[in-house]
Amino acid sequence: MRLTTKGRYAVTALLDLALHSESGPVSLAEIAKRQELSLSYLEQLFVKLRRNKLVASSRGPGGGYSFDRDLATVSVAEIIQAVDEVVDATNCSGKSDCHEGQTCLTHHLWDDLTRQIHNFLDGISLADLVQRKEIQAVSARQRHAFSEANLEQVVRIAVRD
Amino acid sequence: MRLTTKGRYAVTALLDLALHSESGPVSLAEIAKRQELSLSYLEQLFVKLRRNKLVASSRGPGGGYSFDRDLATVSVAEIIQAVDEVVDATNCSGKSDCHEGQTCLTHHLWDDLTRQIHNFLDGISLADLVQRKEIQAVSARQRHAFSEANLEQVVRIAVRD
DNA sequence: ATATACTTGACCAAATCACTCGGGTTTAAG
DNA sequence: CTTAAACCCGAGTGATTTGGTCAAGTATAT
Repeated sequence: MRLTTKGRYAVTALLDLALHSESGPVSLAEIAKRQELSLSYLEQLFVKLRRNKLVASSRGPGGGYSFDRDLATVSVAEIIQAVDEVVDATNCSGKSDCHEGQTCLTHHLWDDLTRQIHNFLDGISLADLVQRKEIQAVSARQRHAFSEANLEQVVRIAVRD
Repeated sequence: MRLTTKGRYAVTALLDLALHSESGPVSLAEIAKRQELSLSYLEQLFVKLRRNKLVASSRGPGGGYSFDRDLATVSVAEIIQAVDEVVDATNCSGKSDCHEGQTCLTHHLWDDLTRQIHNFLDGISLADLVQRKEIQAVSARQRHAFSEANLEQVVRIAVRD
């Protein structure tokens, strides 16, 4: 069963991007600072996200990432799949060859669980998350901590290091 | 997110035990052979299962494991928890201190997912699994491969190695 | 020009996984 | 009362995965 920081970071980063994308592209340095994620690690994740057409990038000063698509069409399931391969609870990657080339005793159980998880994550879009009260509250708190004014300075210093 | 072979093996082994427990205790050697699991590994798992009062053991020749409780009261969630610690999709083990001591942007999402998974696995008991058509089919196939008659021999040879 | 920002690939330490090994101890059968 | 079946237990281990870092680019807005 694969659900690691890779998938979690990707969702967090894209949600941060969604919450700050009104005024043009957002740089990874900003996201890294706000969400306390490693910049180099984020870079790896965003390569995959871009290849999977979830985001578009623009280079050069003032560049960064922006969304390619409507937020309502981007599900959490798709994000995780983009960076993390498949969410699958079976031992055989769904191939049903878990016991001497045949289905093992509990294969159907794990298969059902996988479907359950996928349905849940597929039913939640970035647009949904942006609407959520709890998330708006957390975001507000983060805006307070990193007020728009000093964020640039913070990033500048961080990048210099 | 923790859902590894440990949890899967435990459920498979207990299901095998449930399917063969009419005639007294079942030895781990039998289960290991039938389900193609490592005996030493199973031993480790059953220590935990016994400590969590899911099974009872009887030592000596003719001994083995048997159920302590009604199969309808043993949920898959409990089995996994017994051997595998907690199934938890959050990064902070549910403690909500994922971002500088406070809730991270996506905490609620992973928390909901965890609840979702737990509810699903909690709603399925060993009694349910034993009833299932697909599982009965797999079990029948296994009985055919290891007919009751030659199983003893197979186990005897395996143990000798 | 030049600094900004994305792009890519190689590399790595620490942790975890899925076991094995080598010894026990208990107890029913012969 | 001996033997062997079965459980009991802790230490160790190779392979893999995780969660990154580092170095060296390329593209582009100013």
